Amino acid sequence: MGTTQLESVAEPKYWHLRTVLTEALDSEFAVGEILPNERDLAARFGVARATLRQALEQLELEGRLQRRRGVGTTVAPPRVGVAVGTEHHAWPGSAEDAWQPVDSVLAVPPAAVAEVLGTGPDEAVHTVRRSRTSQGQPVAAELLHIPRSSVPDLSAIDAPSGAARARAVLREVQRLELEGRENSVELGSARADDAKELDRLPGAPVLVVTTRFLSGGRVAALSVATYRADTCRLTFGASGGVEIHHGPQQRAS
Amino acid sequence: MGTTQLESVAEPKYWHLRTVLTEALDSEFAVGEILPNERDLAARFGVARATLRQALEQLELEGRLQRRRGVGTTVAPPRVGVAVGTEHHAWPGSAEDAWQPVDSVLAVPPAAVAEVLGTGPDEAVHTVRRSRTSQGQPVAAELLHIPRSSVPDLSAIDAPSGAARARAVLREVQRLELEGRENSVELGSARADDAKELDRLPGAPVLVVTTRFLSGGRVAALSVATYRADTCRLTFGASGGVEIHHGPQQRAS
DNA sequence: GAGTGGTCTAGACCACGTG
DNA sequence: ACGTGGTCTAGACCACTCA
Repeated sequence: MGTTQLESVAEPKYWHLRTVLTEALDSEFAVGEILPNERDLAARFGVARATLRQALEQLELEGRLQRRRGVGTTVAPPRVGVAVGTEHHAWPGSAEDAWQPVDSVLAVPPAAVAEVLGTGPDEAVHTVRRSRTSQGQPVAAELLHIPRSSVPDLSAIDAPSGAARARAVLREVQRLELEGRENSVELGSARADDAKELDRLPGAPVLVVTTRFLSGGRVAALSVATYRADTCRLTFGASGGVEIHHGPQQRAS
Repeated sequence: MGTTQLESVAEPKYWHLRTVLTEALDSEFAVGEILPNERDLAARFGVARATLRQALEQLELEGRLQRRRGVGTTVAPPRVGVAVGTEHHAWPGSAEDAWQPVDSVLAVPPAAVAEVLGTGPDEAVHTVRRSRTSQGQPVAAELLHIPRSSVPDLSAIDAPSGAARARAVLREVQRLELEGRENSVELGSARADDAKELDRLPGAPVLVVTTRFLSGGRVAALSVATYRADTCRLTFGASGGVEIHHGPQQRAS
């Protein structure tokens, strides 16, 4: 024996709580059901509220719970699958699924964006704001950066801003030949403006999808889209030519 | 005046702290540098340690900081780009980049996995464990589930387990014709075993990449890979036929 | 053993949604 | 007005790393 190892080697309370609650959610609760409030739950499990909250936080991160201030904690539905890089094999705005243009302005992008686009550090680019909903809920907010050189014919445009201008910019960009796209996904936290659009608090976890649109051997546009990490599962199309049907979203409980 | 609105409408302290620290990291700290300890930092900013920790947690989530118990908090390097769905346009184990087979056992998978594979609820499948490192650091742990029906000729195998057996299974699966793959990405938290392999604490945020391998009109294998969310940026190949060279990973600071 | 981050407590007050 | 989750405090102790 020597090191007699107890089964749990001092598992943190919040982690054990998470496990217990997960099992309870699987077996005893229906989607949408309201849980007891945090103070009651904490008392029931004999822990401080902060500890209970740590467990709930985990479960919300995993998409099992949804918490809303002033309302309560409810059991979340399974994550919704959101297609990325498939719905528009072409330029943004083409077949026009998913994304809703909000507005467009001419602005100097962050340094990181400018570097990818190859524009000068003080050079303004078209910045199209779009939003995406799924099943009535907002799931993503996007900033689409397009250098002026990508849309040279966009000079005499009537709308100074707003959705009309956004659509005009998207219309112009479609005239370019799209050679390819590159996606990357990373974890981030929602900034204040994104958070508001996604109906979350600042700092909420988001999946940041960065897409480079390639045309003429260079990056003709750059999209930075932030998806709600708690409610979304991003799906990427098959890399082969075969498209597969696999029924509605399901998840074994 | 009526509702005289101050500029910050009561921004939470931890969020403001996060902003201040972000700027400090951008301008005054080098990668790898050690920050003052949490108690000192909290005192310096005039907040409780818990509040300071909330800000640090955010920054760690965003990949800006790295915290290690007993050691300290250091400035993290930029996230490393990790190719997904490109390094093996073929079956796992083919060109053999990235993934290291660890072992393989015959076990009954979780219900959710069984459902996708179309196997019975008590049917055992080959479960290959693999790990992936990048720049000397572990970045991902994978469980590759392969129904016995996908590798029918794998009966008289010598190795009962271990890396040798894992390689044998991967060798067999390559004989199938790969028709396509489907990836999905979602946020999760590391379970105890994954956490240990990734050198993180249980509950650490991870990006869960689920890949369906399609052959013969059905799912011939299912991979569930968990990537460290703090250190990884997942990259997906261009969906067009064009492959683009874009130099080594870079990010504007 | 000294110093670090990780966990936990028992309170308090605030912001928000709903009746 | 009330009940909810969100923020914040000032402590305590634990687990880990390293000299």
